[in-house]
Amino acid sequence: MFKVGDFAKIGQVSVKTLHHYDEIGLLKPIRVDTSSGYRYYVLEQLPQLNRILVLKDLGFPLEQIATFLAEPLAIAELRGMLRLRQAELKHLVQEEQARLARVEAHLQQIEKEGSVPIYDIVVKSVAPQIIVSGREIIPSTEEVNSRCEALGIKVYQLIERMGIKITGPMYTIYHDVEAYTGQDQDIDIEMGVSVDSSTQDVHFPADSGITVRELPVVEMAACLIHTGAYEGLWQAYASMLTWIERNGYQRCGSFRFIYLRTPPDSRDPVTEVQFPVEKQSSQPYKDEME
Amino acid sequence: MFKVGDFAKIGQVSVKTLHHYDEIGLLKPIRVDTSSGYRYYVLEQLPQLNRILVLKDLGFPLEQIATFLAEPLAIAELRGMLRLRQAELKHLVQEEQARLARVEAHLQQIEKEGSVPIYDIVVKSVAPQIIVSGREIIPSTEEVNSRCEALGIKVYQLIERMGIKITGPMYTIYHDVEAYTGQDQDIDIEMGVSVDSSTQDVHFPADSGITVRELPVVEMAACLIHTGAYEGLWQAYASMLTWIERNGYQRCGSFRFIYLRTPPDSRDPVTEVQFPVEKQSSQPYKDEME
DNA sequence: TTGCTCCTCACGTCACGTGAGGTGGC
DNA sequence: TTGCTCCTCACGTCACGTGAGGTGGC
Repeated sequence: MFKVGDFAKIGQVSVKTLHHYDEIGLLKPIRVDTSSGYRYYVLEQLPQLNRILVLKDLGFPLEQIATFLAEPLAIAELRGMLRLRQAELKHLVQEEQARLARVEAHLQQIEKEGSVPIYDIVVKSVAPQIIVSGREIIPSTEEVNSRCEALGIKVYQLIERMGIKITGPMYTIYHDVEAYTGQDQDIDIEMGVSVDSSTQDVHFPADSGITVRELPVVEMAACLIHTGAYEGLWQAYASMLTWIERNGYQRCGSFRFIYLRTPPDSRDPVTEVQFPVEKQSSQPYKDEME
Repeated sequence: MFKVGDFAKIGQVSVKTLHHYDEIGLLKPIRVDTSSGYRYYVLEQLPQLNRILVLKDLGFPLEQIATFLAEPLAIAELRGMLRLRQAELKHLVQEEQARLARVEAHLQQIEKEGSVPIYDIVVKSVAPQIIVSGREIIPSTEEVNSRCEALGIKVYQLIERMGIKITGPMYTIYHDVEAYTGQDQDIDIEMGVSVDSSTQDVHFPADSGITVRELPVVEMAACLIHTGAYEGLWQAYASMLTWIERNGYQRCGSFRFIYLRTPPDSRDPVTEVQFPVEKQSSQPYKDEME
């Protein structure tokens, strides 16, 4: 019989670990002295301890290990658990590799450009929305600003006249999915605003060019917040493209500018830029799940 | 100004997260209503929140992020932190890949052999020891058992006669590092026992063939516990070799059999098998630290 | 008045580590 | 008697999630 200290030494674990396993009933000492509370272990428990350590090392939680030890555990079951664990670990490894890639993308930014990134770009999902919008093809870039503004006002006025409830800010959707350089012609844009879901059944005059539709969910969108004049948005746009490439994503679908704060508010305008993205199809190593 | 719920929505975090960031002083609302306790945020805090989310996503703890936001943070410092993070992540990815490999080794065992592993093999370090031992070359395998026993008794008797304190069990060290098959001839073995460190200065009679020496630490040893007759040790030996190969290790140095329980104890003998190992030199991908 | 949002505790998570304060065996 | 080992609380870890129980604004 061994006291905790000795058993801990041959088992290469801490005394506190044995205390803990006793407490949760995972490995109880064979005898506990009633007066002193001393725990006593026997050699036969060493293989049990090793089994625990092996399973723990494979990444199973102690609670699950306890069930493993309790029942005899059919071989098929064990295989199933291991397969599950294998899938989880593959996923985890991929996640950490992606994280590592993001860290390296930051380093690249700092070391190549010698500058700290201006924007903090996060990937998030964008909920589906009911929007009221008007869509137009604008012949040249010079007109974009004025035409967008006019279209926006038109949408607002119609909404107001019809007593519809606005639930979010206005935004521009750029439907030119191919790299939009700001130098293109015939720019396909849509100005819209999120509204209450009850608006779905409302019909707008056909000649107004304004319609209601549902904007589907975007699973992943790379997003940044731009503060300041709208001209700066094109730098944000450029940062976004670089970021998407460096972080192993690719664009999918039309991007949006969301006007979180606009004139007449006298403070700096605030705009969110959202680019739908997906993971680059050419993965690194170890993607297949067998 | 936004209430928590609204700010949480545009920032794509939970209300509880904002509460938490407030509590730890990471991102405090611009205003807290004194009577209701309501938190109010402004759009200017959205970029701050995004910065937090980006840094969190790179794997920095919130406490460290707080220091990043507090000081302006020199670019060189940020670079240093990122490099550190990069190294940590590389290490973590490797660890998880190794864990995955272990899970897959288990699966292989189950699927190829159709059996659940008999032994639970753990990798641990073995502390340095002062040992009293005798070494011999045994000409043929048949004699190993008897010669080892005789040598062991000789060591014990000498120790007893000199009044030296024993601090551990006896063990056999097999110095034939090359794969020992149990069929070899001229087997180089050593029988020893750990003793009190004060024994270091003791001199044994030269003609006894018994000496004191220090056994250096073993950083990593694959270990298993064998219970039962000594003949079974060769199966344990075989399991060990398979395991070492499947788990991406290789042997280095002489292995040991440690006699944790021996006759005359009437219960089953218990023996620990320890194989010093090192990581296989041919690594997978991504090992260099740049 | 009814919902909806907001608030503040307080406990849980996971596998122990780290004292604090006290006792038993050589 | 002095060390060494053992014991039992009890709190901390990390970033929140999850109720419980209650209040404020439309």
